[in-house]
Amino acid sequence: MSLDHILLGLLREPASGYDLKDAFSESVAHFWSAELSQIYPTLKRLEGRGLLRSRLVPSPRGPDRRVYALTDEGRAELRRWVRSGPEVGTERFAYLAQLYFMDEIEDLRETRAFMSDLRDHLAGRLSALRGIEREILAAHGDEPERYSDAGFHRFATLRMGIHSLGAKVTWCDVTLATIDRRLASRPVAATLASEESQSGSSDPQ
Amino acid sequence: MSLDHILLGLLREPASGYDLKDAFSESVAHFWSAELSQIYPTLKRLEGRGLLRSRLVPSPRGPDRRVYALTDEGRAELRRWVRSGPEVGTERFAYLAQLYFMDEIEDLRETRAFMSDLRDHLAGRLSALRGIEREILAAHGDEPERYSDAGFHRFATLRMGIHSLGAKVTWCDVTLATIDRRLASRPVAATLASEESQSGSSDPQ
DNA sequence: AGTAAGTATATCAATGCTGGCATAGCTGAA
DNA sequence: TTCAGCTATGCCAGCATTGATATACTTACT
Repeated sequence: MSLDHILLGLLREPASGYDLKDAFSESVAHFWSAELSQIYPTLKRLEGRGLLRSRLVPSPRGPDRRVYALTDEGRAELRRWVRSGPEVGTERFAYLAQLYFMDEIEDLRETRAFMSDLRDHLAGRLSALRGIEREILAAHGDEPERYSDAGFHRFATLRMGIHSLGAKVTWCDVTLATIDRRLASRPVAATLASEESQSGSSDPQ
Repeated sequence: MSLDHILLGLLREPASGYDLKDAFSESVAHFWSAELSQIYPTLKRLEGRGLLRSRLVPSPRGPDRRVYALTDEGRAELRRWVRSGPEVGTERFAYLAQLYFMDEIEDLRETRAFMSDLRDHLAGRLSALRGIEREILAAHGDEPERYSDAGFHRFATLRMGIHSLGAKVTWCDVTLATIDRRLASRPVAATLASEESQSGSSDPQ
């Protein structure tokens, strides 16, 4: 039910569904995302439960906007949620599943290419977050203990992304180095025979 | 569609739905999870698509087991998937959303308690993974470049969990330290007046 | 004999989420 | 003028995921 609560949080400032889509990209993108086709029905449901209230507002460009605002019940529910203790669901990494089963492909150079792609992708995301961090530090100083409450909480979530992505990039590098050592010890495309002679002695399964 | 492919991967050894539930806990739990009520219909669908084949096998204890095995098409699909490049979906962290909106609660001591809970939880998961790592190192040596292909790939995914969780625990510690400095500079329950006098000058929003 | 616990498959309702599609107005460039 | 692109809401099919529930057989303890 997290999307419900994220919408309640974002709606501390009144906004339309369309606005909220943009709010996702700008503020919470590094820990949540949602499509318009999910946002609209969720807003409707939250209004049905009395947590939001909406009104139609004529738009300067385009059709009327349905602008949602938090009700007292909505604010109470948001406060209840943030106080209910950390929600730690199962993390899901499809790319780890791919890597896990990649022993199916006999050629380790494919694993290498995979890890290299992954490294590039993660490093790109990391440098985007670091860019946002630089902007915040430039605008508000490098002492987050002095930020406003909202600023401090936002900065903290950003730092989690940076820590986590940094560790993943490091992991890619370590793994790539290990792969290169493996490749060096069986230089060319290994024959089936040499594969089997190596796997007998040290199989961690 | 990742669950489809994870089941294909696990079914390189024939197994029943019930077996697969256990296989999840034992091998891929740190990057994916699934309930029986999701596994059964997915297996049926994969059989319908010709990627799996099943047969009923009498069980020594309990009712008959429907044991699934990979078909040639299933194996081809698995290989296609692992080669299709890293699938990097949006990561979702409900607890970061809670933290992001926790400025709604005026008392930073609640944020502190939240982060402390989170730290405990993550540290627990980390030490579980480190335990598995120790077992592997003890059984197969500390040179993963010498492991079998399957062992190497499995070890790599485990290491990613350890890197990532380690970074998150560090982030919790850094954030807790920053919170303590914030609390030290406004020692007791801050009045509304002092809250407002601090937030005007350095609001990163 | 009864009952708890484990093995095993299966269905249902409810919600989550994506991608495609429809509708419709407005703006600016070719 | 036409067409692309943006603003804006909304529906739908289909799959993902969870939690609850039903059925039924076996073993082991009471």
